[in-house]
Amino acid sequence: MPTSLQLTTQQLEYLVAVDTHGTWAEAAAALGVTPSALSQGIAELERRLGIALFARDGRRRVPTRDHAEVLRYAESTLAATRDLARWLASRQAGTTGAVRLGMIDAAATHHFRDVLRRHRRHRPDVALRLAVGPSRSLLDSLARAELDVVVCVETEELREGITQQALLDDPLSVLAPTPSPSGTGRGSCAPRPAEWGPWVTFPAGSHTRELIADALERAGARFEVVAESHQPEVLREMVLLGVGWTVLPLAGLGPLEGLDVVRPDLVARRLVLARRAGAPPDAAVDELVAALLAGAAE
Amino acid sequence: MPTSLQLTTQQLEYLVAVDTHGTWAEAAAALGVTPSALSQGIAELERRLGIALFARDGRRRVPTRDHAEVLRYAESTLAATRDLARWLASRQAGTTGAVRLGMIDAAATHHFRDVLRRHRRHRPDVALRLAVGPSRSLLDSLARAELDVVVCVETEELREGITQQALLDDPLSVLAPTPSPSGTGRGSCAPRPAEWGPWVTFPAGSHTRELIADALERAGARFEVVAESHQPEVLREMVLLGVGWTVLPLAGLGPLEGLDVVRPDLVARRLVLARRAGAPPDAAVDELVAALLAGAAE
DNA sequence: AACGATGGTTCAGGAACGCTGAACTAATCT
DNA sequence: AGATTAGTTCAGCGTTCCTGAACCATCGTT
Repeated sequence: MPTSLQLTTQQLEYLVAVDTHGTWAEAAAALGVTPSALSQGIAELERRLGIALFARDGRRRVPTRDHAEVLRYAESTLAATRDLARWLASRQAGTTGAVRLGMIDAAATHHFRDVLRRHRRHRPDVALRLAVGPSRSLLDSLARAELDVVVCVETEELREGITQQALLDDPLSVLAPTPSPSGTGRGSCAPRPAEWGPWVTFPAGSHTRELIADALERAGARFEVVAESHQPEVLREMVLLGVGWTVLPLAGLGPLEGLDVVRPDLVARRLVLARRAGAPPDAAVDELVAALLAGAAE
Repeated sequence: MPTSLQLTTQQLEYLVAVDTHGTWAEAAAALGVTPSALSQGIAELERRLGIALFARDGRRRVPTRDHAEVLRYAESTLAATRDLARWLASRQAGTTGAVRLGMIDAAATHHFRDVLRRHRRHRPDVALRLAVGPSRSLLDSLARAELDVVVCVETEELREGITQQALLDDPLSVLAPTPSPSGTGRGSCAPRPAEWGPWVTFPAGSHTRELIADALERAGARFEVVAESHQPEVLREMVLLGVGWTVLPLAGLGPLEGLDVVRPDLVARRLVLARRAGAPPDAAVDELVAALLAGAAE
C-alpha cells in the first residue's frame, strides 16, 4: 500500500518560502530560482495534492483554508530533513561537528555564562554557535531545525515535536526608580500595588511579559505599558531615566543603585531546556546538554 | 538557507520497501517497478545523501551502520505523508471518512464491545475499520500511519511521535485446570507459587507476557512456558486440556467451569489509547476517541 | 565440476519533469 | 493614460527516472 503521493522536498521548500516571504518574486529570489519556476512548482504541487492551496485575489495569491494543514506538514518534514542533512554532514566530516545553541538573554549572560565558558575550554574542537533572543523566536528556530538546543522560558502549551526539561527557576522582582530624597510627596513606606507603575517591560508576545502581566494582575496592580524592549539592560536604563517601573531578574542585572526593589520575587519564571524530539543523536549536543543540566543543578 | 538535500517520497518508499521485504526483487515487485529501477533509485538516493546505505556481501546487499538513521527518517516522513494523503482524500470526498481502529483482543471483544456497537449505530455513515492484534504490531501499524487510533497495553518506553492516554486497568488472574475430584495427591488448599506452572501464555515479545513474567517472578513462581498463543480463548482451551496454567483477564473469558482461579488479580495491565502526535485533525476520529474515553470511565 | 537459477547491476533509449527566458495578462501606482 | 509590479503561460532544453535487455556474480544441484 504505497503512499501514492509523490512529493519532493523541493516542492515543500517552495511552499514554505512562499509563506515566509511577502511576495512570490521575493520567495523565488530567496530560493535562487525564477518566479516562473516557483509558479510552476506550486502549480505542480497543487496538482499532485489535488487541492488548491492559493486563491487569486487581484494579482496576489492568498492561501486557502487547506493551505495551513499542508504547510504544517511541509514545515515539519523540512525540519526533519534539515536534521538529516546536518547528521549526514557531521557523519561525513567525521568531526564532532558544531552545536547550535539558543538562549534567552539572562541565561547567556548570567545563569549559564560560566557553564558555556567551561564547556568551551573543555571542548575547544566543538564549534559552538550561540543565538540569543526571545523565547518565542528561539523555539521557532528550534522547530525549524535551525538550532539544536534552546534554553528559554517555560511555555504552557508545548509545541509539536519539542521536548522540554526544567533547568531552574529565575525569580523576577519589581523595580522602581529610587525616589528623590526631597520627596515627591510619596511616603517613605513601600507603595501599595495599586500605586505601582506605569511599566517598561518586554514586548507583547514575550513569554516573560505574559508571566509578569499575570503576576501583577494577581498582586492588584494595573499593567499599563509605556515602553518596551527585549533587552533587560535597556529596561533598566529606562527605569533609571524615570520612564517607568519594571519587573526583572535581579540576578546578573548589575549594580542596583538608583533602583528601588519594591517587591523581590514577585514571580518566578522557569527556565527550561528544549530540544527537538525527532532529532538524530549527536554526541556533541548531548555533552552540552549534560553540562547545562549540571550547571543548573549547582 | 535551503535544505540543499533534494529528496523524493519515492526514494524513501524504495528504502523502506527494501528494508521490509527480504529481497530487492520482491521489494521492487511490491512497488510495482522493475528491479532495475529500484537498484538505480537506491543508488541515486545514496548519491544524494553522500553515504553508502548498503554494502555488498556476495550477491546480497546488507545495510550499513548509517542505514538505520536514514531509515528512521524515511519511515517517519512517510508516515506523515500518508497522514497527509489521508487528510487530502477525506477533504476531497467531503465525507466524514473512515476511521481505522486497532484493538487488542480483550478490548475489542469485551471492554469496548458495547462502545463500538453504540458508536456504529450512532454514526452509521462513518466507515469503521477494526484491526485486532497484539499491542506491538498495532503500535507498529499506528506509527506507519496505517491506523488512526489504537487501544493496547501500556508500554513503558513510549515511541517517537506516539501519544498515550490511560483508559482502564485490566486485572489478570492465575488460572489452573480444576484438579480431578479423586485427588492427584495435591491438597485441597491453594498451592504455593513455587508449585505453579508450567505455563501457556502469549508469545515472546508480547507486552502482556512481559507483565506476566514480571509478576510471576515477583510472586515467587518459575516461568516455564510450554505453549504459546496470541488468543486468550486458545490459551483457555489449552488449560482445560491440561497443557499448563495461564494468566488471563477473567473479564470476558466466558464460563469458568473446569478452571481454578488460583490467584485473582495477580497483576493489572493498563489499557491505553494511543494516537499519532503529528496526525492532522479528523472529526470522525475525535468522536470515536471521545466515545472510548467515556466508555472507559463507565 | 558443470550448469541453471537467483539476486542484483549496467547500459541503452524514451517519457516525464523542472528550469530558464521571453512573451503575456492583470492589478496597482502616479 | 502610462509605467510598474505580480504572477502566469509557453517553448526549449537539460536532467531524472523508468523499462527492457544484456550482463555479472553467487549459490544449489545433480
